Amino acid sequence: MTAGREPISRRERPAKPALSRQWIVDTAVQVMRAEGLDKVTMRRLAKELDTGPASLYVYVANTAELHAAVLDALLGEVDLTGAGVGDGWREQLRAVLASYTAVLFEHPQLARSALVARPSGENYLLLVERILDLLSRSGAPREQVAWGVDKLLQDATATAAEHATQAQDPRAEDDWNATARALHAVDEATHPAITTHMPSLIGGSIDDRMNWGFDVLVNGITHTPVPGAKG
Amino acid sequence: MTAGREPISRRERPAKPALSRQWIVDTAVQVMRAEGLDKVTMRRLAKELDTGPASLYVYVANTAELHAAVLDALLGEVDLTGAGVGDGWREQLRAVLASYTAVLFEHPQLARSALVARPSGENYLLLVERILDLLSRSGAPREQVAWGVDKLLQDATATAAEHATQAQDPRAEDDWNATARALHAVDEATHPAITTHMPSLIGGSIDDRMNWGFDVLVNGITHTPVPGAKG
DNA sequence: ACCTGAACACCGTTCAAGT
DNA sequence: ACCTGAACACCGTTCAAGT
Repeated sequence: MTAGREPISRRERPAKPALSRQWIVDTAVQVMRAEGLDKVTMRRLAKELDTGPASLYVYVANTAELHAAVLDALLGEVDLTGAGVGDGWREQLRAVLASYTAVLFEHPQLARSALVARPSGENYLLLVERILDLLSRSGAPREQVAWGVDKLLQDATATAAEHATQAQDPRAEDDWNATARALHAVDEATHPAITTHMPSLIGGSIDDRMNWGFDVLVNGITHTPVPGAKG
Repeated sequence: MTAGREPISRRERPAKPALSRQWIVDTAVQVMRAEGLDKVTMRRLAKELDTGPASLYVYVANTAELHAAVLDALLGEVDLTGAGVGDGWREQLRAVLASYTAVLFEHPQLARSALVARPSGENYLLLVERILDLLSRSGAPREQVAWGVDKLLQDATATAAEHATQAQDPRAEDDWNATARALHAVDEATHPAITTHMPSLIGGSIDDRMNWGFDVLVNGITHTPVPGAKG
């Protein structure tokens, strides 16, 4: 009530800064880091921003777009340098994709939305640029390199979406086990190929599988001509 | 009210058959075919089955499990024979995976859940068995074949999840366009590799890309040894 | 054992009305 | 132009109580 007190509330908290897309997305990232993507809802964000849900629709088209914006923000954490793994394009490419996967692993639910709602933000473009550059050093034809980038990102994203859920959600763990158990329980007479390949089918560490998957794609990409290519 | 009328109501409609997991899943498939997966909710299904949502939890652990069951039912539609494409394992494998992708294309939202909640039903096992059998005819080492099946299914599923959304949801179309536009709008000075690879980066028909993706994987799988393999 | 009413704790999105 | 209260039409899941 005294005169000298008046500015305090403006300083105590950010004091309801004007709404803006940037502010909404920043808040969304905070909420996601603290409580996961499924708490990043319009209503929850509105509460966080001290307004009603309807207000957010001035800046964000819908929940999916909001999640896409959060994803692009997270992509800023990917290490594009491929630091400390030597000069070879293959090693560097492996490192960049490993960093991308690691970031998605920490935010499982985001990997899912990455598969469906393709990102197109600044950080995504930088990632594509970097992968393109590294892969083109393989000397493969330009078309193969261009299409290959898509496959590499898709593979990394899908792997993250699959395995990341496992790591976090206890129910998903059971899910993998259910598949493994089902494969084990199979009748040799009706499913001979499964029986034959059994130990390998569910074996291998995640790292081994990821590295192998990377090599499979790189080898395939650099040796498989695009249909109708000049040669 | 007359005596002779009494059985009619039992015949007019299925007359509320006893609840069972099978009956719930069948109904879920129907609802999905008619209105899409996001109408397959516990509450909606309960209404359809003329009971309260709580009743369903006796047979189904949660919504995710319900969706997984629907997916396995749909997998029954995949053509495993690879009919009419010759005897080569490669052509047959391509046909089976194309059929798998086609089924998922018709039910976009299901492809998403397939990536996260691994199926383990009867139809899934038959699909794995068939792919395993075909791929092993390549003569590649057993470990590569075993791990390769996973990659082939993952690739097909991810492709379906990505592209299928495009086809149905008008918003997703914009999404692709947004990515395409972003790639076009890029500055040559800051993103030289994107500029260089530009026409190819977003070009190519879905079919060409899918076929190329298949060849990339098969070539990679058959030529890339699993880490620590005997030889 | 199986089933359920009712409740708890949420959602996304729109729209008319205000500033 | 920007913002919002209030409403519409939903969700998943649990639990105590019934048969």
